[in-house]
Amino acid sequence: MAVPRAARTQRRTRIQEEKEERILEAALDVFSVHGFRGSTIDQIAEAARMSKPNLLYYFRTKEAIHRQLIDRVLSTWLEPLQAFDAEGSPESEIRSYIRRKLEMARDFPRESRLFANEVLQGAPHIEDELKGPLKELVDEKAEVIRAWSRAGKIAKCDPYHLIFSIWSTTQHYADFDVQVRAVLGQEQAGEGRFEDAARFLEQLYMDGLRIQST
Amino acid sequence: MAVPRAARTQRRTRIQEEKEERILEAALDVFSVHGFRGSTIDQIAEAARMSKPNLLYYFRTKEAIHRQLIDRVLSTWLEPLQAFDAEGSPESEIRSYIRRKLEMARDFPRESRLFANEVLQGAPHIEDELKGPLKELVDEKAEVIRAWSRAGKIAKCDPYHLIFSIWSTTQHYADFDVQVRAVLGQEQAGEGRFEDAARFLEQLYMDGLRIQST
DNA sequence: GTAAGCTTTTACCAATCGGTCAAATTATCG
DNA sequence: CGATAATTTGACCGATTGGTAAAAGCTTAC
Repeated sequence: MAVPRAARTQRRTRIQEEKEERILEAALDVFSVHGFRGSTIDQIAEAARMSKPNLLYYFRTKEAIHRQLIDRVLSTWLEPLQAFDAEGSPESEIRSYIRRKLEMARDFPRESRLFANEVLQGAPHIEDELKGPLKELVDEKAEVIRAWSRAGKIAKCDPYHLIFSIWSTTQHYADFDVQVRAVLGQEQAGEGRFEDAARFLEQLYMDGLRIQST
Repeated sequence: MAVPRAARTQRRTRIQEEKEERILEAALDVFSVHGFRGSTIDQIAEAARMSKPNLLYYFRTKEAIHRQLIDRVLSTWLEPLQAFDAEGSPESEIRSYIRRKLEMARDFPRESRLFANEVLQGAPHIEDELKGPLKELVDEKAEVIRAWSRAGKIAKCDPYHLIFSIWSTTQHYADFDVQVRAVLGQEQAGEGRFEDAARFLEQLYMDGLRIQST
């Protein structure tokens, strides 16, 4: 008899690695569009081009797939904020944070929607991550911003709401892509919209925070 | 034999009015949390405190409930943008638009999440509304903003991305409420967060658009 | 009151859901 | 090669899904 999951903790075959990758890739496709409850194992199995029992050989439950997906994507998702550096200048740090977040919205929209779906539906599976690692990271970076504020490098403002506003404006282009495209219309909805967004947002935050451009 | 839906088009009894209201109210609760696919008729029926067949007597299908809910909520949802007045001053119009949108995020979070869920999942049920009425309204208001820009009343900026950014920042407080609360922590997550947000956003947009406060 | 129509319920349906099982198949290693 | 372990499959399970049929219960207008 096969002992797949016990074996996997010790060493993973090429096949295991390959199939798990395919499953997670397919699951990202499905979960990011329909959310956890709206997605079915059959959908994921079909997207991964394998039978349902075969998929369940690698992941015991639907939740197991979802959890691993979340875990894997979360760290990538926080990277831009991690990179936010107290030593840098407010201008370059905020500019590049906006750019990075917009690039992620452009290049990894599924990851963005995966989280958006999860949070929107009450974050039943990632509450701990939000209250733990995420809060700590934001607290830390908020302190950096507050220091800039006090030093007169940027306008006085609530650092938390500043971070929220950058999150929401940038992720908007991934999460609400359909709406953005619909409103912009065929002509303006090309890839150039990310450049336009970057230009607008950088200007908004530079002037809004009264940061002198160098 | 009963002919409920035909009769309803002619005149609605007190009971019909009452029950349909209860169903839509319950459906808003359920759909706004789980999205269309993630919600079940049973859930809605239970929330509406009636049996499933009884619910299906008033709405033939799950989609019928969802559609009516969307239709009803959409106009309310667009009201703040409708109120955006070309004759007013940029300062008062943008200020009050932000306030109104934040008030809606605070007072009608379910409505916001209903749309967020729908759009996030590809807007399969409201594509027409987005490409039609919504786009037209935004086009119209974008022209107002562009005129202000040209007249030197506000900084030059892309009016579409300005509108997107106001949408995303304000709705963020409804759609990602769990995240906002988690990050702010127990102490700061009270109702005061909406006042803090309003203060931050008004400052950001006034300075970001170089609008002189009067 | 009573008859007509409106509302509600009980019982049910086929399809789909997440997941299991044992057997068949394939890969790996000596 | 042969044996052992890893992988894949088809058949199946009970629960839940969206939805129906028909009869019972209730309102309302005459």
